Amino acid sequence: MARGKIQIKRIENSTNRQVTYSKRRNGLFKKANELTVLCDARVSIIMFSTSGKLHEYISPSTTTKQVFDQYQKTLGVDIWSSQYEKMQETLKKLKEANMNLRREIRKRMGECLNDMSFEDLRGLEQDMDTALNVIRERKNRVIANQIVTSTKKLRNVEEVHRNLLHEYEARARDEDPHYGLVDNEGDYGCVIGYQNGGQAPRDMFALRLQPNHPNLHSGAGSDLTTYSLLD
Amino acid sequence: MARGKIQIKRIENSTNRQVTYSKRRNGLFKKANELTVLCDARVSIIMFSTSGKLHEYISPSTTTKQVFDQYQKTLGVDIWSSQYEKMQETLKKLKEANMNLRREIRKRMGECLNDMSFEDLRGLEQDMDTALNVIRERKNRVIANQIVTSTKKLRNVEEVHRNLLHEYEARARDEDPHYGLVDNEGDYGCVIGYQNGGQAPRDMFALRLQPNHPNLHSGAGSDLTTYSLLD
DNA sequence: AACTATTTATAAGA
DNA sequence: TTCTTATAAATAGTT
Repeated sequence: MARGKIQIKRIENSTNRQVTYSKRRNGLFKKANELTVLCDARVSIIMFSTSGKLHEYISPSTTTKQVFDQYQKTLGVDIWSSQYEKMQETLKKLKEANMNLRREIRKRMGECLNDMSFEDLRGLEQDMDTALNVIRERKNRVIANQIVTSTKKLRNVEEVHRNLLHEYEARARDEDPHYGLVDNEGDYGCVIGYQNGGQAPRDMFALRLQPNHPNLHSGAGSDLTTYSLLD
Repeated sequence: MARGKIQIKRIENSTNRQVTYSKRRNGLFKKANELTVLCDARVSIIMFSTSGKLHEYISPSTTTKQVFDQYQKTLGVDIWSSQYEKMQETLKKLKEANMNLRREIRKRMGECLNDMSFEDLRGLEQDMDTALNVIRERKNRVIANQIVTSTKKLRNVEEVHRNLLHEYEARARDEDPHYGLVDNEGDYGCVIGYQNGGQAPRDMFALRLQPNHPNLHSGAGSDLTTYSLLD
């Protein structure tokens, strides 16, 4: 528009094109800003150069997001609807599935039975009866395995104790034969250290059955196969 | 910019403002288009007038959605991320809740019991035992109410039948006293029309207990209160 | 919407 | 890139 008229067609010289892009971009943004001020309008300009570089003008009073949102709102249809809709659909389905699951659980807890027919109720009853038997069996197996585990541990301790006792007696005999007939009432200062070998197993077993014993507690959460290995 | 310089500030005269908006908008779009052609660029202009009217320019080679998408991509962060993230968060939570609900149900069906402690199993067993009793009770009440309903209906039918019979006998007596002693074995062509008054009730009751009888079926789905009204 | 005096934008050159 | 400047284009005020 100066020093000679130009044709409005692609500028082939790359440098020229770049320069013109820069100059005209400034001009465009200036005009946009004047329009914003003079006419109290909101303008959003987004442009990409050939090389993919982004330049943006947005009226001071607003944001690009606001303009986008209002653009969609004005056009009536969300141009991102396909992406959004999919998500919304999934969300809806999940909520529904969730609700059904909750209702199922409530039924199995004896609530919300009003809308069930006799046949449904009978089916549910049989289902739950079967499940209850499975649970009872499982419960019994778990407690039985706990007892077995405890007994095993106890036997190990007993054996350790007996071995220590024998060793002690053997040594006592070697050092001083007169002490060979000493009975079991002494405190041997052994690691476990209970008072009399005969009573200890049952005492210890009782102790081990206390629910706040750490070993037992962690044992309760493990799988059956773990216990099986002990047998 | 002609016939006198103007200050770049809001045009107070509404008509002038409107005219200027229109003129400059055209100018802006023309410049945008020149830029598009000359520099091989992509330009999107969206503008709203004071009155909220939307005007848009988009380079011929592209679409507004493409520009928006590339805008987001170029900026690296999705400007709708907050909404998107919220949705995604909700989705995740729902999925998790769903999984937990399913596991809960599976436990109540006697599956997936391996990771449960003795205490948990005992709690579940008691829960289910209680629920099972509630369900049994409910089942029994439903069937009891069905029986009551059937009995009521039966009695009504019996009464109608008796009344018809009396009426018939009365009429027979009136018309011809010799027929007054006729017994109940005749077919009276009554609406219900079973053969002998004494046996019919139990037969009918048995018939009514067939699960494919329409009345009974609809009755099974209704609430207890419905039955209560019949007592 | 058309006109036009003037301002503004800008192409080409430095 | 930026500055300069001759000239094209845009447009404010008017008709």
